[in-house]
Amino acid sequence: MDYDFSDIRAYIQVVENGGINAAASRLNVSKSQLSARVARLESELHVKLLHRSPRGVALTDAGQRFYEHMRDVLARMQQAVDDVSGEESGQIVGSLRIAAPMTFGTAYLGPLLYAFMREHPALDLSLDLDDRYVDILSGGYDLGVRIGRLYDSSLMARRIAASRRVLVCSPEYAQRNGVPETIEDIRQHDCICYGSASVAPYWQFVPQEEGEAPRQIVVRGRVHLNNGESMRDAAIAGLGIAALPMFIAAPALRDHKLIELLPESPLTADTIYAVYPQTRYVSRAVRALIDTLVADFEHTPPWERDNLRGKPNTIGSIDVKSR
Amino acid sequence: MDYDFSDIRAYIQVVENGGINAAASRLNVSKSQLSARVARLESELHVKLLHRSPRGVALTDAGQRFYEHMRDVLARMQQAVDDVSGEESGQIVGSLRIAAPMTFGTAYLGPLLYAFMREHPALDLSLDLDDRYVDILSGGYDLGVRIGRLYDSSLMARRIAASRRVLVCSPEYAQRNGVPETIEDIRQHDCICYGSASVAPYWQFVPQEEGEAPRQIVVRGRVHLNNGESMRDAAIAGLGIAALPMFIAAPALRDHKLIELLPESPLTADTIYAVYPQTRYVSRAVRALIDTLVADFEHTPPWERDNLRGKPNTIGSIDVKSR
DNA sequence: CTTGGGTGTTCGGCAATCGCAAACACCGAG
DNA sequence: CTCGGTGTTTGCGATTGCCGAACACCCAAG
Repeated sequence: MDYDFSDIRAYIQVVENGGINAAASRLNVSKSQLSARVARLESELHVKLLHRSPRGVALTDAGQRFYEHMRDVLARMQQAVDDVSGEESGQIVGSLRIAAPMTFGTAYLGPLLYAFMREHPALDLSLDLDDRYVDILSGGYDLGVRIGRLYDSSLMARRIAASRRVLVCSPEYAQRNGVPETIEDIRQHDCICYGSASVAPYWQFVPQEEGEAPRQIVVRGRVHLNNGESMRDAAIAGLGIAALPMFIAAPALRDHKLIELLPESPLTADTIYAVYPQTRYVSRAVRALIDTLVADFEHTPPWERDNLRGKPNTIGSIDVKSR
Repeated sequence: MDYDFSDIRAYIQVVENGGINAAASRLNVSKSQLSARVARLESELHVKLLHRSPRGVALTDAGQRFYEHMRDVLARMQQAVDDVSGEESGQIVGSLRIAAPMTFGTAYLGPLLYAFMREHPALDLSLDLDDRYVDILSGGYDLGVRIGRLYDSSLMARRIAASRRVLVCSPEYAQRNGVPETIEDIRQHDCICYGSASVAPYWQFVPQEEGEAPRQIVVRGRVHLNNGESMRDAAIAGLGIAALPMFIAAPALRDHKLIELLPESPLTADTIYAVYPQTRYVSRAVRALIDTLVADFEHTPPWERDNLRGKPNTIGSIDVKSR
């Protein structure tokens, strides 16, 4: 286990620069040194790592694997250093790769992240927004945001907020078609559904009494979309009633482009989670960011903070029952 | 990122030997060297790792974490070296930590492992036998054996064998109480059940016709045990009918201490899996061992081989030559 | 067929670095 | 107060690492 780590670093540089000469000039060291280092490393490992030819070097199979292994080790080492350094000053150093759904990411996670980064100037951050399912582990992410159910037991999860969902339609639609007075009335309406048309769409409401099973109704979907913002736009366009997460619907509600229906019969809420790989050591950056997320979102998330709750849902001449 | 790795190794040695002096004498280097190395490391990390006093050294908080991180890194590095070295000669070097259930482990896994180790002399191995659920990930295992259902989605799994189960009782019991002619008849008998008495025990048989649901019967349990070998012994003692994995029942069947009942109505079979953590690189040792397991067990596992239905509890010898 | 420019490898000599041992500073137990 | 145990500092010696030039090699272009 007593390999000269400089040899390993030299090898990595040779690989990444595609040759001994290139690496030597880039690092301002002599090529003889690099040549010797790689040779020594090979003799210690009893494996040829590079095929040498006058045309350059090519990785052997073992060389390729060893290189990738060592990239891993180096990254792991960097984590260790990050974790430990800046300990005294309390500042957080390192890097953070985050995956989150589009809408939530742009609207709410982003702003919070930028504030977080201002607080921690030595922290690098990369945010990947994608509505598809992303594999946190194999994607090499440090943190992910999941809305709804958790499928992946191999991740740690922390609840960061409830995502209340609301029934909405456009004022124009309400004027034209009337509004449902009861849950059952919804069956008479066109609904904007999430997902493909092949699965029967149903909406689920919180039970009237504590302990009862949630009430479900199967709705008739004219439009099926797999994107929350598209659903919101379809609702604004008057295509029907949609069940939208509050964090998507909130701005449109505030601008009276959408109105809330059946507010006394709330839909069951989703939960928003922060998920992260279960490793022996969770970096201080991840811990701190999760804490910030929870602190900001747990009780009253920003999309619930608007002043739209108190306003009468009165649009034009139509009085839509509120309460 | 360009820390002198010797400094880190020195630090680790100091920590593990509990002091600079002790480490120095154990490594046959001067204490001045160690002192300087640790000091330099600290200055590079901008963190105090050790509290020095004339009474010895004590780890700071950061020092503790850094030490543990580096243990991790070193282990990871050793894996890399193991993976790559011995590549040419085809031999496998490294170490392997395995977890498996008691009975399966002693009777069938053990013998195979010892043969495997003879094939790979440069391989270290540790086998933990435990019937309780062991967490492969947090336990730091490289490989585990699971029988029945898989609960942990964070592990990779490979099917290594079917575990046929059989209904058995002692000849004496059969003489005394008669034998069931149909599945329904079982209800008239005393049964030896797995698990606690609080859950209704049921046995499940493969359906008569392809595509049907399995037939289940709830049995009456006089004896409840949570260990396969105890169940076998109880059955031998004539306490009733038991549903046992073939790999437990086989020797007793061969010695006519148990007889098989309703052989034309087989119980649904379990599956035996090899499970291992999903890391970017699965070590060659793990891959090779799984391949060996599959090769030996997949088609006709030893407990289904007539000539081996004797004494699988005698470790070693027999099974080895049958390879 | 020759030659030039690009590989990576080898060699000799210089010197910086590393490492040791001894001396030093410190503190608590006896 | 002294002794025995820490870890730290210092000065000197030489091993080690390093560089640059010369070398060997091969392909491609002329």
